[in-house]
Amino acid sequence: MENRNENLQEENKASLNFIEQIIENDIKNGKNESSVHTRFPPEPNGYLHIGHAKSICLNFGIAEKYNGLCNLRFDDTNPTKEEVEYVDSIIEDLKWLGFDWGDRLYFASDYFDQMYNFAIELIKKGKAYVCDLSSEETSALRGTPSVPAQPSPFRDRSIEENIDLFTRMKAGEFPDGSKTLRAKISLDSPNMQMRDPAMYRIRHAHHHRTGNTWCIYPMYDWAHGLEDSIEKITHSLCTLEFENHRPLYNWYLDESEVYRPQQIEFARLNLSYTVMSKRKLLELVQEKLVNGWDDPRMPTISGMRRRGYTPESLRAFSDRIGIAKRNNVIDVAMLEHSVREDLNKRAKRVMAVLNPLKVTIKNYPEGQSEELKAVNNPEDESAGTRLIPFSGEIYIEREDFMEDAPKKFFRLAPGREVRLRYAYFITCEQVLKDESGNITELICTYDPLSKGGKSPDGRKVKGTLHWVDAKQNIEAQVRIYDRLFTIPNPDSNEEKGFKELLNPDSLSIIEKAYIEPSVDGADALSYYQFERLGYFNVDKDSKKGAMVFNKTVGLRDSWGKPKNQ
RNA sequence: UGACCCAUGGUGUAAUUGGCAACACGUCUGUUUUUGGUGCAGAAGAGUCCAGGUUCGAGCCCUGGUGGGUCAACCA
Repeated sequence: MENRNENLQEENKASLNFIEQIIENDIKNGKNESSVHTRFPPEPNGYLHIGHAKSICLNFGIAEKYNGLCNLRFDDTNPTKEEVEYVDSIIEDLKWLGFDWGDRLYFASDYFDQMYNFAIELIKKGKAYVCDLSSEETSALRGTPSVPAQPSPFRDRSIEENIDLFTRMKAGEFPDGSKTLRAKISLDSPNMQMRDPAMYRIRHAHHHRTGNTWCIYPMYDWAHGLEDSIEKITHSLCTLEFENHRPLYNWYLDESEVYRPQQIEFARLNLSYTVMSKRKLLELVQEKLVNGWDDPRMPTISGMRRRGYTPESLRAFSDRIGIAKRNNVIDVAMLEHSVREDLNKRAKRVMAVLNPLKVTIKNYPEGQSEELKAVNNPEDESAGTRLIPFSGEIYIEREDFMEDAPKKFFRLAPGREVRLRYAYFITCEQVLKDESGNITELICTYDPLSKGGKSPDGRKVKGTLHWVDAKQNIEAQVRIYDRLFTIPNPDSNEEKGFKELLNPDSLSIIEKAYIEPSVDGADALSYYQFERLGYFNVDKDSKKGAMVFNKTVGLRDSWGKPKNQ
């Protein structure tokens, strides 16, 4: 025990976020017998997104750091919005992220009986009543923060009548919306959450786990605290919008006379150039503004996975952004940095030409070809080498040639010499054009002595270009993604709704890119660096002979976009 | 309008019982380089929303403003 605490102090000397400070203090004071037990409680009504990843890393991370446990618990209290598809996707995403909840997979719906019994107890204490008001009527009587509520005409029903009515609600005697069970707390609390909130509503709906056994379903506030209590959660971490609910969370648990975990709120993640609410993401999916939940432009875990993000990079990102209570918008550049950092160490390098320009090397022996050795990953010697086919006809990137090139343009131009990576030095001798003046082909010469990219006489070239052999290559589809929205904060724009701010150029498809043959048949999700272009991964639509790649993120580029210079 | 919460370089997060603000991303420089990538070295950029107060000393404590967020679903 003492050892553990000392170790903690050692490794955390740097700094603790405010939640860790609270927890370390609790451990020191022996609260909950100095144990830590957290939970990640998603509602299965949509796919997980990068904001959830922050919460997941927090909850599982805290548990791991303090030698505790973290449960996975589905908060499935609303059958009209929840589906097994979402349960499955959430589990898949969590596993992919690399988290483990052992055998502690729970569902709020497993506690429905216990919740019901606690509700009966509350009624018996005179702390809850059945109300016949419609939601509109209830709302009309609720008042405002400065105006007290009008009491419901049913507020003072007898305990016997309440029990009878609630029992019959459960038995299915009443139609949807006709009655609720309400907590009897306050009519004039300045905290609106405390003005006799609903505990149960009637929904004759099929639940994905309990089927038709229930027709009354608990509200979040009533259910969530009990779930935490039943599971003996020590620290119940949630986002800021639940701050006003904490008194209610405490009230329910205290009135039920059960163990009360500590709710702590932190700020949710916002990312620039995207939206982070399940409702908005659902709209994008349903209105087919994107191609499903796992569209690589989506900030969903599944979208980012398909895009080529690694679990490690997402976890590193979560660590980097920190935990606090202040509203934030994280620069998407931070996320991009996290993937580049990870992929730089791991991605196999490969050459691909996305926007091809034919180059004919006129002094290369006609009809001949050869294989040249290339390094798979300069950051990782163990990745080895491979052979790439080369001949007198190749493609280079159109952007790598400029007819009237400025001095700082370190690439190919008439009369200039560059290196073809792992191949030879070539010099541009002639530019071929069609009738309308478009460049169609370059005629170059090569220096046979520069094989492998080294010049025997020690002469230097400024530029090194990637290339692909014109005959021995594969043709692949490459999908290029840009930010989904045109402004940094589409969530809170006053003039336009978020859907009006979608970037029309967020997806562009290159039908025929040329790539060196080694990538043919690679598994879905395999990640590569296309040299000098960026990181790309194999899409699930990919097949041997018909490969499809997604651009994860470009390389940092201090030259910028040459076409704009 | 009432309650609750928040306020530190462009962005995000630190500053351990109050001791002249640190780290990451971004930006810029130089250097290395067969990726205008990576690595390495370095720089600029805030005096901590404002006004008072306590103190030898305040980003940290107190008071009052200002600005922002959340809540007034039978959603979570």
